[in-house]
Amino acid sequence: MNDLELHKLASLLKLLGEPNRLSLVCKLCDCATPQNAMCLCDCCNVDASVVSRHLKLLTNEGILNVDKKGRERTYSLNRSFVAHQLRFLADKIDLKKEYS
Amino acid sequence: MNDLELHKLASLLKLLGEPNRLSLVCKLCDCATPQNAMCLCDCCNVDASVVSRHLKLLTNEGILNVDKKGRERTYSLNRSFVAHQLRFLADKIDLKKEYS
DNA sequence: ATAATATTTGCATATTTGTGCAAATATGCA
DNA sequence: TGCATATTTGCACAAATATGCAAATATTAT
Repeated sequence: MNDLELHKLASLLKLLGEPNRLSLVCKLCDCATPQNAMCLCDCCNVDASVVSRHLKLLTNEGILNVDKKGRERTYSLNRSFVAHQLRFLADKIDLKKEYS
Repeated sequence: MNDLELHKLASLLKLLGEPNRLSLVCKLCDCATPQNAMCLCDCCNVDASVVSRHLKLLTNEGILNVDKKGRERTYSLNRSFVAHQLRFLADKIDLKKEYS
């Protein structure tokens, strides 16, 4: 893993490492259909503007996909991307190697 | 996943989400034997005191194991714990469910 | 056109966080 | 005992971050 990859992975983990953002992601985990921001507000006790900003960060990172529908935007989780990144690190960690 | 579990997972991800800390973890990934702090200093360009603090945080979270040996401490990665946590979230994310 | 709904943005702010340096502490060695 | 090495801690500080509120924007509905 080079420096760029490391930083990219770090910023993904950092984004997931904020409780309200992780709540949003987990909420979307359980949703088969895209959800709008108003609906997502329910899972964390913060102002709608805060949710909006978190969703934007998650989207910029590629964690969420957003779909503009009229005056609302619906978000869905980019499942394959996020799961792949997490497993990539997990595999690096515990697929043991023989060298020191 | 309840609120407590979510916060615990979030703090793990947050800790891994800082580039220097992730470097330390990755360095330990590739080491078959425990490493002391001086050696670990090499992988990130910061003061030894900073490395010390990062190692402490990672240890408190259960990410690293520490072993006191004379005047040095050797650190090793708690591979099974970290990998398990990452896969737990990955599985939650992409083992798709049927409900909405 | 006007009102209602959904979302974003500007601003202010309190808190957290990463960092370096110097001093303190702990331990091993001559 | 005195010195070297390894690590931690106290302090200060700049930057990043999460947040709320109010205003702005966009879109739909009446």
